[in-house]
Amino acid sequence: MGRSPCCEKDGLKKGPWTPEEDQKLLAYIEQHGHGCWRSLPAKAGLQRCGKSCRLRWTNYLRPDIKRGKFSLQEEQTIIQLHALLGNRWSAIATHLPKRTDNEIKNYWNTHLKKRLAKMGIDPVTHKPRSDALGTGGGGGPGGAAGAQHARAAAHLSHTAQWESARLEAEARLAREARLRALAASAASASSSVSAPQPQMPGHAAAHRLDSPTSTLSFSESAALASVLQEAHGAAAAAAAAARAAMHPMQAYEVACKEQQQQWGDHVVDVADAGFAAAGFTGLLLDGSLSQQDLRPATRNDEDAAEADAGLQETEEEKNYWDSIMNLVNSSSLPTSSVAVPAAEAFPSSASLPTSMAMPALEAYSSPASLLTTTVAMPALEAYSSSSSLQTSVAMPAPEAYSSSASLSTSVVAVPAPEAYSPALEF
DNA sequence: AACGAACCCAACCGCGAGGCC
DNA sequence: GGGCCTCGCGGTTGGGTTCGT
Repeated sequence: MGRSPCCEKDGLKKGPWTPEEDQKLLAYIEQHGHGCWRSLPAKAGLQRCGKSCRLRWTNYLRPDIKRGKFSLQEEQTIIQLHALLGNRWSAIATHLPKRTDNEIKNYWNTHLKKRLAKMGIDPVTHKPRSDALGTGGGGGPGGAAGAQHARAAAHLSHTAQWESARLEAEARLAREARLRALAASAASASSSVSAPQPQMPGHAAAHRLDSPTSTLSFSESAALASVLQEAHGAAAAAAAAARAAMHPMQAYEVACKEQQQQWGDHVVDVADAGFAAAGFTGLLLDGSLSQQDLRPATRNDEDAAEADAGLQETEEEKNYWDSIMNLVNSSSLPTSSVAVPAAEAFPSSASLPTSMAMPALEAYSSPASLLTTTVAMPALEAYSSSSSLQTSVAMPAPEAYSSSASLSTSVVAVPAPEAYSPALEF
């Protein structure tokens, strides 16, 4: 029996990489790009398999990798994303700039998981261990509390699915938008480098659509910067490169401010919509989301303590989670997390199966359609007033989608480039 | 100072998805 | 349509380092 080797050829080196090997790999990729990994080792003069080269590059040699200790904010982001996405390290890494999935995975396994376990929180479910659903079935808190926990679990499951799908769609949209922007830029740069059009709809749209939680890869940001430099001059390229290198939270804040300037009053106040983040975080943290959490205001410490009262958590735990709460509520999470229709946006509150003000997953015809609905930005014209914005931003009501066919067309329902202010510069 | 235990993390492995022929 | 190939992902390993006794 035994495992078949990942590389059929004998004599290939395994184990730790030497500085000489690193240098060879770096030099080759800098000069030629990695191309086909399988053929790379021979071309680069390495006695390694392509897989090993790829791993070494992606996890260690890539120039856009940040090494060293994880910040508190990074830790909290990992915890939150893990609660949503589970062990999907690559997806989590998408939201942590300059960190590799392997690094995050290692950090989770060696630090965070243990810390959570030590605090009595199940690292898998992200819930207090003593808070197991239906504990004992008969004894204990009784039916009411059990039912409440069951509802909370349903909330969590539903919310996690919803948010997971949203994150995926957001990342996908951002990638596609960037690709479109690159393609459009390359085309316009090659055709009329000397006389770029004053308005660059492709750029503008792609830029505005860029996910607050997405990150440009090293090659993407470099390519984007170089293309922009050709098309729009060094200043614009520098600004774009700076934004590309920016932390997604910061980039999103900047994007929000820019959009606010362009759209004036027609901009949703993300702070007002903070209930979703607060409520969801609360849900993650104590699993006891109530109607109270739906109010627009951010949960304060007293409310948090009140909500957590039944959990018999230690002071240490509470402080830890409170710190997470504070960071989340003060914008550590991408504020796009609040891109959820308010309850009023739906025809009736009865259509909302849970107290969470978001459409039930079942409202969508399929998970795939959910992905596309998240992408479907309402046309700019739909924003007739700030109030309508507050209720419809980023996500039309599920009823708006009558079939998967209409969903597929709604994918292109991003604001038309012309809708952007003529004064818009990029 | 010496030794074993615990920890850390780079690297490996198998598997599945997607593209190509 | 099916086989092959490449790539990326998540789980796991094992060697080096740090910590505790």
